[in-house]
Amino acid sequence: MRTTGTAERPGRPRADPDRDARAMLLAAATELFAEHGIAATSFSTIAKRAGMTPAMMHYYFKDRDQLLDAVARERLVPFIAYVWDPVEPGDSPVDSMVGIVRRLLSGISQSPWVPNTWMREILNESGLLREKVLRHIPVEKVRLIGQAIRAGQTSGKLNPELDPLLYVFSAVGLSMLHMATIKVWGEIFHRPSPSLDAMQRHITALLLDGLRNSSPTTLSSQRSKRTPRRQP
Amino acid sequence: MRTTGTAERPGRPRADPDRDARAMLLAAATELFAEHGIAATSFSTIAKRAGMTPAMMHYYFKDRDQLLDAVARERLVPFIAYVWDPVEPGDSPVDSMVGIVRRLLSGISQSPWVPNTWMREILNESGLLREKVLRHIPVEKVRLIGQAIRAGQTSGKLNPELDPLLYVFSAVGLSMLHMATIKVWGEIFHRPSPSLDAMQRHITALLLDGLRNSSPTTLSSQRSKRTPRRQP
Amino acid sequence: MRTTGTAERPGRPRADPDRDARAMLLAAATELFAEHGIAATSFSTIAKRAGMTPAMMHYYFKDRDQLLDAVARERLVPFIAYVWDPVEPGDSPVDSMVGIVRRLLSGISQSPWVPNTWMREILNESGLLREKVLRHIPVEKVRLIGQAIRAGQTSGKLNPELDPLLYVFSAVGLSMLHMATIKVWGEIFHRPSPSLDAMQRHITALLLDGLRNSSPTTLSSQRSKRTPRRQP
Amino acid sequence: MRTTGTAERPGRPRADPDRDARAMLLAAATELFAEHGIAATSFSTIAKRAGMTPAMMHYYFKDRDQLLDAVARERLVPFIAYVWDPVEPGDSPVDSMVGIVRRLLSGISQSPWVPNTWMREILNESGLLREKVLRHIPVEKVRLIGQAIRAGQTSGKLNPELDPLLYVFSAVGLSMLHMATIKVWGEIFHRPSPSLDAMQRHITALLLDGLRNSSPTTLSSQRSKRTPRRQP
DNA sequence: TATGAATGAGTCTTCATTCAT
DNA sequence: CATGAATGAAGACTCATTCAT
Repeated sequence: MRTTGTAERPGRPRADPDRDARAMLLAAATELFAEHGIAATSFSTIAKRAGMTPAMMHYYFKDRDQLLDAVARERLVPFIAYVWDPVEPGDSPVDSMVGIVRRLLSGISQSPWVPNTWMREILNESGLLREKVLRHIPVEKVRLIGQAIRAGQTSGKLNPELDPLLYVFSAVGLSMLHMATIKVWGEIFHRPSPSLDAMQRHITALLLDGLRNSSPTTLSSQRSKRTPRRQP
Repeated sequence: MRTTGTAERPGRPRADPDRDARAMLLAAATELFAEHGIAATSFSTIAKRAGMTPAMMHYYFKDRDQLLDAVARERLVPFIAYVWDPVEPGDSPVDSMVGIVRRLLSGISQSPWVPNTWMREILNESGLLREKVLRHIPVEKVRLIGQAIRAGQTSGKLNPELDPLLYVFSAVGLSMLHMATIKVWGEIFHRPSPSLDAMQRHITALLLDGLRNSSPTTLSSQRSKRTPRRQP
Repeated sequence: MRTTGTAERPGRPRADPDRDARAMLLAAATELFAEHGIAATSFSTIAKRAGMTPAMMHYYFKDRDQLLDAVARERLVPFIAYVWDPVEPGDSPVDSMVGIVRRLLSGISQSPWVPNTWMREILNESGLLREKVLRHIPVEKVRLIGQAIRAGQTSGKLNPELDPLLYVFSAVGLSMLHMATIKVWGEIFHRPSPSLDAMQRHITALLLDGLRNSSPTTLSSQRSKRTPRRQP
Repeated sequence: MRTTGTAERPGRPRADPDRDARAMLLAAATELFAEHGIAATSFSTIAKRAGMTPAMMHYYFKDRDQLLDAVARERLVPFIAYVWDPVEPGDSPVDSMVGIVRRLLSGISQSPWVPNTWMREILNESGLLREKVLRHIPVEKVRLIGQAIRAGQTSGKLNPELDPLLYVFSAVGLSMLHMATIKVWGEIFHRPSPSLDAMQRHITALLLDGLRNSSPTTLSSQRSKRTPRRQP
């Protein structure tokens, strides 16, 4: 089933001496993958958006599979590293989560195509990037956070009703989800979409204190504790 | 880019006297749309999974757009109604949210294709079902819940850091997200995926009390308050 | 190459107790054949215009070839007879031609689909009705008129530059042509299309006297000499 | 209704180094359009006749509509120009008509597909080239000839029974018609089809002097007065 | 007499890919 | 480096036709 909606914006990048052809094609690819999904994005569509010919796609990426490799290796793996590398075993789960969410949001605001692609092509059972990306998820770190949460639950400091592993999932997912739907926001409620800051405040509040907790400790102390390294 | 991965499971339904041809095609369509996305699912793939010929798709649905109409009108709109119809203006926001999440999970467990399609084709900016479905979201009810939350925040009973409108979004999204990734679960952590009950407990705990609350009120009182009508 | 232009006028005949289903289908067929050509007219298009289902076409005409047989036998052969039957060997060529033209125009004004179909499907080398209709042309009568013209040329009464056989062709063709293009007329010159009478006067004047003859004998004496039998 | 009759002559041009692929496809298209009509001619039929694949049609012409554009712009508009460009306002109507007919016949003898396509796809109300070609007809020149004829009628030199505008139509139409039916000729009367010269003599004689005028002035003086420019 | 279901073949079109230049 | 030409395969969709009812 071929999509007809949302035609390509023609004549956009065309020529940017600072970014070479390959990088521009990769950028066009990630954008289009996020917009329409990988399976629905053709080589010629990507080339057109980058102002080049479909043959150039084959020149730089050989074929579909190697293009996906490039997207995974050169774009998604660094994204994961940016988010997870600063997480350290000794950190409190609350600090870890706050940091992860913060870096997720800032990373996504620089690479807005990530959430859609993440949900569609990685989380999804038939996602076309699953195999290539899933193995780069720092499972061990997730597990450690889970253990820390479990310890907190046992000692009565953290909500015992939560599933520790699911919780990390929830945190990452909630961040992706809200960033993915930021554009939709206005269309549904005819209200300007929330700022990045408002989003971060909302997500962290929800993750840490939920709806019913009326006296949450302020987070200001945790903010910007560690300067994230420059995102690639 | 044409996907060749994840081939069709051949020889499945073939003939089921209880469900007519059209219903079987629609079922095959919703499943495949969830697996590969609408744009990547061809008429012949759908027909093949239902054990019929591609021409039958055109016979029953005329063309792509009318197939999407059918999916929206006959499957998604009823789903939305099932989740939202029982919500009543007077309910407390906590009760409303608990009910919504409960019906979401039970609805999805009957129609497992919903979350993927929801996130890909409705929330997504270029989703192919956006226009057809978005207008059936009960915006007014969402707004009322938002107002009730705001009132609770003002009176000091609810977490003032939350964005009331975003909160409803978060709740629905979190439910969809977790149900969508249930299958992925095992593959990442080599742990059986959580049961529906565990999922519901986790999500409700997160939404209501967050991570830090160590003594959440038990939810047992709210459970099964209202019997949801039979889902279509 | 499937035509998309000039959609069907929907909901036209629907039900006319005076004309049975078969006649209505035949009428729809002749109209559509004239508009789009036989090869470009599908069974279902014909059925739709007549307010029936494509299956009825098969019921009444079995298949494409037998539909064409019906059009030829029941519509075109009678048309030819109407035009040519009154022609009698003894008539002067001028009288014959005037009569033929008169009957052609009146016949066409009752069956406006004839000229297009005639030129497209009969005169045309690949016309789909050629074989079925061509053999019903009264070649002998044409030849006799040719001989009469030749005699007139020899005796110095008729224009010797004309090819007698071609002349009959020219006369019939000119009539068909002008009637076929009557609808186009206004679109090109932004002038109302000529009346049937004006058309007949022009064509007869051209055929008999050409452009340069400044003092043509009036035709009033020849008009309506023989009452044409009722056209089927 | 899909035509199966008159199959393609296989293995014809195949490779002609002098004409490039695009020109050969265009030639095949114009031929087939004349034979079967545009709506009944498929891309693959055209490609097959030119010894190429249907995909090449899309490579060179993108889609059906742009193929028609090419036929109109690159073939029919030049044809019209060839016929009408030499017509000059000051010329006598007789000279103009004689010249137009001469160029029509010579043009058609080089592009034998023109008459059929002209009558089917341009004059016809539902013709697929109407819009694209009609606006290139030199209406003003036609109007001027009409006025010159009207003047001749008033001054008693030209046949007053003729409709001046219709007359130009008749002349062009008669030429097209006879050239279109040249191939049919033999099949009906079992006589060799007339030569181009005989045709021109007949048509001019008919247009200028009609049937009854027995002493037409000879045309020899007007012949080849102006050398027509090379037809594209 | 009439119709809904069903299908194989064919049409237009797009695509990934190859290759010569 | 870069591109134009070329093609086989596949996708959406239409159609003539058959058949059971």
